[in-house]
This record gives sequence, C-alpha cells and structure tokens, in this order.
Amino acid sequence: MRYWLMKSEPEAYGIDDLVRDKVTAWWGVRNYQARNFMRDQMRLGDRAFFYHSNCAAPGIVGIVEVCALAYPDVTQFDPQHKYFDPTSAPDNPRWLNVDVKLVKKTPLVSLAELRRHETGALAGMRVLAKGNRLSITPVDPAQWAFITGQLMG
DNA sequence: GCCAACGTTGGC
DNA sequence: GCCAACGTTGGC
Repeated sequence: MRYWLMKSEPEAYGIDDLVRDKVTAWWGVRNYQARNFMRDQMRLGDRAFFYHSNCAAPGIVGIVEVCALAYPDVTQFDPQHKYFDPTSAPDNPRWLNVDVKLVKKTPLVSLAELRRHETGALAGMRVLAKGNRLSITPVDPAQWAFITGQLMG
C-alpha cells in the first residue's frame, strides 16, 4: 500500500465538503504525471493526505482512502464544464480519476510546520520541493508515519 | 496582486 | 526536435 498527498483548493472543494459528502470523485486533474499516479500506482486502500492549496492557511487537513480505482473523469466530456476537454475522445478518455473517502479530518499541519522538518524527517518530500506544482505526489511511508505520529499528535 | 516555477503548445 | 511564448499553480 502506498501513501499520497492530494491537493485541493478549499474554495473549490475543501475538507468540510468531504466531511459532508464522505466520498468524492477526485475529478479535474489535468496533468499527465498526476493522472499517471492515479492510473498506474493507486490501489484500493491507499491513503492520502488531503491538502489545502492556494489559500490563506495551506497545509494538511485530513486523511482519505482510495475507494475506487481510476476511471474516466466525466467532466472532460461535459461542454458546460470548466474542465471540458474537446480533444479527449469518449472511446479513448484522456483524463481519469479515483474516488476517495474520508478517513478523518485532522488538525491543520501547516506548510510552515512541514517546512520546519524539510532538512530532517521530511527531507525530500515532494510537496516541499522548490517549484512543486504537482497536485498528487507520493509520500514516503516513513514520512507518513512521522506526520501522522509526530505532527498530528 | 505579485511573480517564480513549471507544463503545454505550436511555429519552424 | 527545439524552444519561445503562453497559461497555470500556488506561496507569500
């Protein structure tokens, strides 16, 4: 089983939306690397940090679990949708998403706090890399254990 | 709002 | 295949 970090802008879909919904399709990924992680590596039962990005208090705000393997993202075929992709063919969908379910909402582990450990326990963590923009990144098991054990109390 | 960093596009 | 231009991400 693998561990991940998945970003969402709270204004678009935040942890409280997932507390309400319990399960959500992770649609809207339009980056090949992130798509490939979902398609090729995510398995049922994998866990991920739910991360709030592009907001006043960026950081980890919850834990989710992969509960459906990657399947075609329906929004790519909806002409009304922001994420409509006219170049994606229905018989060969370009964009995929998994479903995730809430494990728990957690106290904020802020980006600033993660950075305090970026030369120690969290060295090499992808989300901390300079210029990182990937919305889905793998998390090392030891780093997952450190964050859930030490930083979440 | 600014801007650095990155991914994608398209002309050649 | 190269690479400049462009659009997007996301912290600050």
